[in-house]
Amino acid sequence: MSRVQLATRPIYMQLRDALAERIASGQWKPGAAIPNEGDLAREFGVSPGTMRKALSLLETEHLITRRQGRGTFVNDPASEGLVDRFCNVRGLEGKPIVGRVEVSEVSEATANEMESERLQLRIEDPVWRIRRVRYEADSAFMYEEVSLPAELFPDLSDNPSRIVFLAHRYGLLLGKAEERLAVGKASGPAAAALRVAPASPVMVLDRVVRTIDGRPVEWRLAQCHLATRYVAQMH
Amino acid sequence: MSRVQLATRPIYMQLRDALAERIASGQWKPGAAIPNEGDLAREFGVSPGTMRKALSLLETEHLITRRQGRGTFVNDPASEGLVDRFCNVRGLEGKPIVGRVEVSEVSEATANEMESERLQLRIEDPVWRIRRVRYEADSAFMYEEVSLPAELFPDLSDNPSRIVFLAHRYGLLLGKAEERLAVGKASGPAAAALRVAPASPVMVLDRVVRTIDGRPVEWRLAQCHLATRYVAQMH
DNA sequence: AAGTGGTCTAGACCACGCA
DNA sequence: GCGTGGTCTAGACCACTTG
Repeated sequence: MSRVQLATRPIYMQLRDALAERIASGQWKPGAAIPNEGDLAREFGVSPGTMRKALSLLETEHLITRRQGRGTFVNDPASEGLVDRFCNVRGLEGKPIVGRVEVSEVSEATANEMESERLQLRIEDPVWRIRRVRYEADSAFMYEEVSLPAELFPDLSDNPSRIVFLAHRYGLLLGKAEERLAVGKASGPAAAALRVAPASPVMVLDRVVRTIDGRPVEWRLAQCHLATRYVAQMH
Repeated sequence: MSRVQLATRPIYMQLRDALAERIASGQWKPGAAIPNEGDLAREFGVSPGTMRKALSLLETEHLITRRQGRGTFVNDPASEGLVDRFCNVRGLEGKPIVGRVEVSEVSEATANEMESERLQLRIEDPVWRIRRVRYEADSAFMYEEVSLPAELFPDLSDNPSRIVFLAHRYGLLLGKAEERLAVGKASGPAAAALRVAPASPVMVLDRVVRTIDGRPVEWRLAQCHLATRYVAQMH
């Protein structure tokens, strides 16, 4: 047929973007089935094999789930297994420890050196800063300082939330995250929030979450008062 | 043509195993080019597309590298970027901190409860136990207790080494690893090796390395005296 | 210019889930 | 039995690398 790839970008990637846009925009709702491969291929005027490759890409990016004999479904970012995708602190059985999350402060500021480096912003670009504390069984175990590029999250202050829900609300599709861990000493605010002596040993978690395009959307610096029954899991 | 998949296992996976065997056995040496897609497809009596899928699988498993216009090459497990694939302790610039590795003890034993669970062995199955210390700039920063299934590593005692090299020597192809981290208190031997006070805060790294088939080949429990310039990186 | 992997096509049949 | 995704085929042309 026609439709040869003349531009540099492969067709299956253009298809991925087009399909991802339908999900991000809400045209295809979480949980719903999308048209089958053949119909999609005809609609976009490509061969089934090319459409299949685009769909496979979307599946590896956790945007859809394909099930033989049933169909292709849009993943719900709020579903079990995807909400806590970036939470590497686990119980000894391997299940994520999330706990109750309490936001203690939200403010708008301009990016400092650390934020501009981690979020790939210019110094002085506007950012949101959020302070949170996580409780497990009424005991604070994690103090978090979160920074978000304000440009991506207009009007955030009325309802800050966890990055997975924010991304969904603002039509951002999350991809991968990197996290670094170290043993450090509790900062003043962290020690106060966690009710431990200042400079107590804590686990420091430094995490950047990115969109599927690789753009940073969240930088989180957490201090964690780990009981031995909690561990951080990496793959 | 003929050659339809009658058995349950897809052809491209059987091809992957066949090609991986050639690498594991040393028939295809690290760094060398392997035949092109078309020739391989003809040799195995499959269509080019199927052979391509098998080769792509091998590439995602880090066994080969494909380069457009050049060819397909067997990865050297000792090459930069693959040796330290499982070392998650990094400097702040993101580069792995390996240090000088010194083996302090090798012994044969039978699996205890922990080992049988982590290595998926029966209690009392034979295991190798290795004690190692890692030095960076003449200062000990990590104490490791390593356990290996003895069945996979006959005659190990004369030359224990890091898992990447052992696997290559014994024809095992490494796949993924999981690692869990926690803040703990230094054990007696660890404190002695690291020259810190007993029960000092250390980072505990609990790692299982597996073959591409998913079989555990190494369990390592490390205690790490982390300077703030070292962190553990997870993805 | 020749050879390689990367992309794309237009079909086929198979295995699975469901009504 | 029907529709779905999973696998497989047998080619085509394109982009890249090297002689």
